[in-house]
Amino acid sequence: MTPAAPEPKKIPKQARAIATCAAIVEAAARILEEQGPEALTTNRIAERAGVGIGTLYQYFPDKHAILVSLIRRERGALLSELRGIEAEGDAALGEMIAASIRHQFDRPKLASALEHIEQAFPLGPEAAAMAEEIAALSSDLLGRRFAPVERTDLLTAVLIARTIVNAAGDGLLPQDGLAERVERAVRGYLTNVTSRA
Amino acid sequence: MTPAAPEPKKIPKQARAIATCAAIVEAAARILEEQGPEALTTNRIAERAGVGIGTLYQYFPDKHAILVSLIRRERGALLSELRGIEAEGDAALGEMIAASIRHQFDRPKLASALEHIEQAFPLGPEAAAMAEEIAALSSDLLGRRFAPVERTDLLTAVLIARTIVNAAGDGLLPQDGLAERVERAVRGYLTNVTSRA
DNA sequence: GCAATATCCGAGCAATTGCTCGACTTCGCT
DNA sequence: AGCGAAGTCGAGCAATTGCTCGGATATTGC
Repeated sequence: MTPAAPEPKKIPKQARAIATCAAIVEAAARILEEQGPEALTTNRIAERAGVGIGTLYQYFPDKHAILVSLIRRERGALLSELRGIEAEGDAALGEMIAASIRHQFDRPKLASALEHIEQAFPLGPEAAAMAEEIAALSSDLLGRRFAPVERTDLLTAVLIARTIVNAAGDGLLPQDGLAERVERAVRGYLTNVTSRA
Repeated sequence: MTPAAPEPKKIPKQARAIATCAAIVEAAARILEEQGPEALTTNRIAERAGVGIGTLYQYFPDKHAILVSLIRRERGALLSELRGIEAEGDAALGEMIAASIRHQFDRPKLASALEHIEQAFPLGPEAAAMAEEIAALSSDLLGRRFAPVERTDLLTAVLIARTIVNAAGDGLLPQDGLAERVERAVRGYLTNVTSRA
């Protein structure tokens, strides 16, 4: 019975426990940033968090869940920022791009690692759902600006934007003029979309 | 001494051994395609290749080297095709895109897995060098078509193209009209590059 | 102060990993 | 047929992995 706790095996009730939980997630993030996904072992996470391995398993059913929790933390931040922009009224392409860039460069290595780790082993429905929601929100915002464009093209544009930002975060592209570069790519793609065929 | 054999620990001399070597690399490819990078263990590779684990280590100094060998095989194919196009004379944007697409869709899962695996643990200088050469060749070809464009913008365009092709290979984007979509994105980005400021 | 509850701990287990090594088989040759 | 070199093999080792469990420690409500 108890089919499978969705995530934190046990919800912390004291402030200390909440901090412990956060420390574990943050430790995972740091290891990912500094040593890559290969080094992300449960023992190492616990050690880095300054916590016993047993404590870790008190709150997370398995290693997997820590990653999901981290992804939720990161994506959640971007998501709520995007929602704020959406609520602001009319579509602000520039603001959207700026938010994505800000999020990416806040912790570039982490953002990139998280992006890539998901395709290695699909991280469960929730992480995917958040990614989809970000994409949906972005393409909605985009759709208002560029009138009658197919959904697929909007998603492509979002993909292009994300890729350029990621590449800059990885250091493959210079980061000066990044926003302009992204905007140019998106505009270039979406503007030519109706003029063909 | 013997600082470190660059790759195959020992070069095979009989036809049988060459086949064994190839079988090992191909087994690694298949596992990557069907079960992802997590499942890629040396024992599993040997089993899948129908070969004893000892045999595997006769030709590859470590697990790492198998991956490098596989990457060389895959990237080498694309690279020589691109070089052929370059030699053909004037720049053929369409052909270049077509070649990349063909290569990607030949074994979509594999191409995508290989792309992502490299950022997990940097796979040595050779693999990186081949990636760079592909990028360089592509952007050269592109540079001829689109006259006075900065190198960074050419690289960005190549990145955009590769991303769209990869996304389609992963099933995130439909593959009908892929070539047009890629061409539109590249053209859209590079055309607007000079018209601004 | 004290019990009940919440939190933390880390030795250690079962499983898996990358890899070694010495014994066996097949090949190419005369 | 016979011999050395090339090739193959898989039991098993040292290390590491994800994770459990029973007991120690801290915090709370009284």
